[in-house]
Amino acid sequence: MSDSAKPVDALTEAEAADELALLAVEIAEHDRRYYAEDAPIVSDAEYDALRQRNAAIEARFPELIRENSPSKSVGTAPTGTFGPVVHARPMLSLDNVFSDEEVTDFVGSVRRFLSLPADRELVFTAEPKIDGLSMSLRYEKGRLVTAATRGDGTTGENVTANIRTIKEIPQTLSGNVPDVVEVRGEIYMRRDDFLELVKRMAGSGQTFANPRNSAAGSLRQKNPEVTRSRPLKFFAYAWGEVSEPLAATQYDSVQRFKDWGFPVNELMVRCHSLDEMIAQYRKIEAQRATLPYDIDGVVYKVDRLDLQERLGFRSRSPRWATAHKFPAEKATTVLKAIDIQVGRTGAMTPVARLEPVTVGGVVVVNATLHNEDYIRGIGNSGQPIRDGRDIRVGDTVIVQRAGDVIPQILDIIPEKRPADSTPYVFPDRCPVCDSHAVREEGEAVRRCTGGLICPAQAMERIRHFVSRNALDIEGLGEKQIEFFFNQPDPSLRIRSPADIFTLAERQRNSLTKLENIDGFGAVSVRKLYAAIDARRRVAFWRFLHALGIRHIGETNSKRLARHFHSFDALRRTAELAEPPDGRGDAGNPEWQELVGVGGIGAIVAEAVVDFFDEEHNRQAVDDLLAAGVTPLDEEVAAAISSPVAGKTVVFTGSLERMSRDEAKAMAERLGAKVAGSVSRKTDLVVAGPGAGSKLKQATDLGIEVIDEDQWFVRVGQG
DNA sequence: GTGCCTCGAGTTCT
DNA sequence: CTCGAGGCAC
Repeated sequence: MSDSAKPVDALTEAEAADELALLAVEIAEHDRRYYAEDAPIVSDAEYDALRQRNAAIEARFPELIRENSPSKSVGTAPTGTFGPVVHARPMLSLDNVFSDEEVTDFVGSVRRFLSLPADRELVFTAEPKIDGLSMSLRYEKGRLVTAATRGDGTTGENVTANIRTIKEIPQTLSGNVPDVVEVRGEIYMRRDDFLELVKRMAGSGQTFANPRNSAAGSLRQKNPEVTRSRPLKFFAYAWGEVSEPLAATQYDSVQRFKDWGFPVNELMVRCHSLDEMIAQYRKIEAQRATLPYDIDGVVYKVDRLDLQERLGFRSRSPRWATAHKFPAEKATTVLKAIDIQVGRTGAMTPVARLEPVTVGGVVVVNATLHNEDYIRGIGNSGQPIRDGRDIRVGDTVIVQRAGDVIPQILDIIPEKRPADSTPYVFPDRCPVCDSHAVREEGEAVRRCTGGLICPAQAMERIRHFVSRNALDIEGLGEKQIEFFFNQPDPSLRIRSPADIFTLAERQRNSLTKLENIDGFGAVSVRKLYAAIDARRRVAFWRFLHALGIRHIGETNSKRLARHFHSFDALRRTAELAEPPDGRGDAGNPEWQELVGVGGIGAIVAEAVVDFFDEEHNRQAVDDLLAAGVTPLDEEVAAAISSPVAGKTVVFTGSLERMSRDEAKAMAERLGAKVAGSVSRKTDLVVAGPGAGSKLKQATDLGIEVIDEDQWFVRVGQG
């Protein structure tokens, strides 16, 4: 491998061709070691970097893409450890409630939505909420084909090999089973099995905090034999895609899972009234300690599936179900100090430093204190907290993990307050840059006014710029950003987003080489440059999001990108737009266009206009463009990164979800070539019902054949 | 004007 | 995950 990796932009065509040839051989060799010998000699991260480098060079020199290019075997490569699986139906989470009143509200809102009067019966199921990991098991013609974790709800991880080692999960289903069925449920570990595992693994150096974490860790093993040795169990309680309805009700659907051989929870019951639901909750709560597995609440679901369908979904959860959670575990500890963190917008957030304490199996040392008012004990959003008691350094405090994740301070114990304690005074100056910190009328946060003068804000801005939903540059974590930010040598310094993209260029002419500095080797430097180069061409919405304009996060960036198509168009409109003057006019046409974008109102639009009004913002954007960053229209960006880019696709048979023209346009938009007939050059055949000779030819040539639904899944629109 | 619902920006720990 | 706040339908 070449040690002196040049930035991709600096490669000549001949050098690029040479490197592509080398990379093809190198990656093929790693693939062979990984798959055939199960003995890789590079880490996954190093392997990924090679593939990224290959992709970056190919993006710049598409005419050099080799017949044996590694990018043509994307489907088989390990991405991270487990491959991605796009769920045929998203795996949503459940809304949470904590009190009887909220359960009443939930039932009321279901009735209201269905226009169901109070005297008409409405049946719910109630079952314990298992504290484990949700899992989607896809069976086709009765055979287990894929097991996937929830992931972000849309895309999960493929853990099929590990799931196959779990005895409780059937490999094949017998009896009356739909052609396609995705059985969903919870993987968990029993408490007694967990304790035995802890005993068995004592001295192995591995730690097991609780059954849930152990189940998660056991599932993410690279070697399925390790998973096999772990006592994992399963309960089925839901489903994703099904080729035919399972039953008329939730309850009966789960009974079918039982018939097929899945374990189902025996504590699930039907409730015919609100009172019965709450009674069932109390009953399960009372049994909690004696159950062999951990649970964290009770789940209620509307029983009739036709009603579930009418109720439908909100963005992240169904309207027909909710989880009634048990109160979170609490602990007391001492507040040692209150520190102030400064975010990228200047927001000053107080953080509690605590005497270490175990809450819910995890040691907590930090907790957010939200804002000034929270410390002073002023209730916000109508939630009276602590009866007006303030929080002071030295106080003994009650800590819980909200949603069992984020630690928060609920209250203090007044009797234990030291006699000499004084109220906490929230600073009116930034602890980092000493600028004034002001609180806007009606806002809860106090902000540092230092802007980019403030190192904390400048660094946080870069951190946001490279973060996963923005430019997504790997290898620039908090530590690295701080390092580059504080470099005295100009050839090593990163103080603005544009500096990231000029780093390699500045380094080339410098004697202070990054690779000679402790912590950076030649390999990691090469990987960093490759990661940066790979993002010079970036989707417009990511670029927009990365700029950090107020109110412009991921969703609003996508909305604006979809409307304007190019960054130039948005910028031109924003620079010309004039908001209404407040005396009856409605703003000029450019303003009208901005607020006409769905989901963008006056306040968000004004934030965009204000951003481009600022000279230093325009300069920062120009610097980025000058440094070679190119925001791409959505469709062009999709074509570069799509899984079918550069492939030759043939559609055959009758298509049901789209016309042939539509299919062709879609494939081309995603960077694929569409051919009329199958030949050795064909990479993929999409076959509908009635496919004939082309299908046979494809099978003869060993070309991959998928159906229309799989095509949609493949291109991420499943 | 009110009351959803969604979004952005903040947060922890493994 | 939680909070505050913006957008929009009523």
